[in-house]
Amino acid sequence: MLEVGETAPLSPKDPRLVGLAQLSQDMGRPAPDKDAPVREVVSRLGDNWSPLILKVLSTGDFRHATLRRVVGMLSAEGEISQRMLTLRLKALERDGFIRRSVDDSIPPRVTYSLTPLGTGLTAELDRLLKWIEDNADQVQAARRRFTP
Amino acid sequence: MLEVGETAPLSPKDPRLVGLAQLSQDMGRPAPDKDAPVREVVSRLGDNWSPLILKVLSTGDFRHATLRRVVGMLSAEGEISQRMLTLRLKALERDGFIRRSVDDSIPPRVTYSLTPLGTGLTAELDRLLKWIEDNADQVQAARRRFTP
DNA sequence: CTGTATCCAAAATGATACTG
DNA sequence: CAGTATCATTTTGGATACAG
Repeated sequence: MLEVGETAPLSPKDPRLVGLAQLSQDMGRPAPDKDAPVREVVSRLGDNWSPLILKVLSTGDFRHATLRRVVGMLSAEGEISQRMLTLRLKALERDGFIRRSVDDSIPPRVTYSLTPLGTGLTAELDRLLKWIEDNADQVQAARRRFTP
Repeated sequence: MLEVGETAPLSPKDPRLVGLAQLSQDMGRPAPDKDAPVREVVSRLGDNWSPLILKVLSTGDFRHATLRRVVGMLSAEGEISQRMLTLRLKALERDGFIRRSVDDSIPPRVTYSLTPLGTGLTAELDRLLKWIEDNADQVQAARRRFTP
C-alpha cells in the first residue's frame, strides 16, 4: 500500500495553500455560500446577454422594445428572446445595477437605465473587455497552436 | 396607424447610437462572430469553475488530482467532477491561459501552471473580483430592497 | 407596449465505469 | 495517476400564446 503520487500530500504547510486562504474568503465564507455576490455577479457577467445589456445602457436610457432590438443587433447570438431580456433585466435590477422606471401613461412607458452602481460595474467590465481585446491575438494564436 | 411608443424610432441620428458603434466593434465585427475571443473568454469566466481554477493556479503549480481537491474545497458548489475539471482545463489550455506539462515517469505526472497570458488574465480578473467584493454590501442592500 | 405563463429543445454538469 | 466514454439530470434558453 504505497502512497503513489499526490494521493496523500497537501499538508497544511504547503506554501501554495497560504495564498489560497484569502481566496477562500472572497468566494464566500465558510464556502457553501451560494448567494455570495462575488460568485453570482461574476456568473451573471458570464452569460451571453448581461454584459451586452449593461454596455448598451451605458450609452443611454432605453425602453424595453428598443433595448431588445439594439441588443439583438449587436449580439452574435441573434435576437434575444423577450423572455431572456426580461429575465436578465430583472436580475440586474435585483442586484441594483439597473433601474426600472414606469410612467403612468397608456400604454405604460418603461425605461431602463444604469444606476451609479451599474455604471461602476460597467466600467470594471470595460477594463476586462479591453484587456481581452488587447490580447485577442495571443488567444487566437494559442488556439491555432493547440492540438487536442 | 399611429406610431405608438418606440415601434418606429431609433433613427440614425439617435445620439445613443454613436456610443454603440464602438461597442459593435468590440463584441465581434460584422456581429455574428461567434469565435470572437472577447465573447468566448468572458463566457468562460462566467462559468463556475474557470475563475477558481485560474486563481488556484495563480498560487502555484498543481497536478490534476490535487487541483481537483483544492478547487473542490474552495467552491460553493462542492466537488468539481473529474470530467468538468478536464473540460475546463482543456479550454483554458486551448486559449493559452494555462500550460500542461507531462513528465515521462510511470505513472505519468501531469502538472498545470499559468502561462504569462494566464497570469495577465488572472490579474484582470482579480480587479473585477475586488470591485465586486468592495461593492458586495450595496448589492446585498439592493437585493433586500428589491420587491418582485 | 411590457410583460407573464407554458411547453419544449438544447446545453451544461454530474455519476459512474473503464483505459493506458 | 490522468484521463475518456456514456448515461442521467439539471439548467438554460427559445417559441408561442396570452394579459394588463
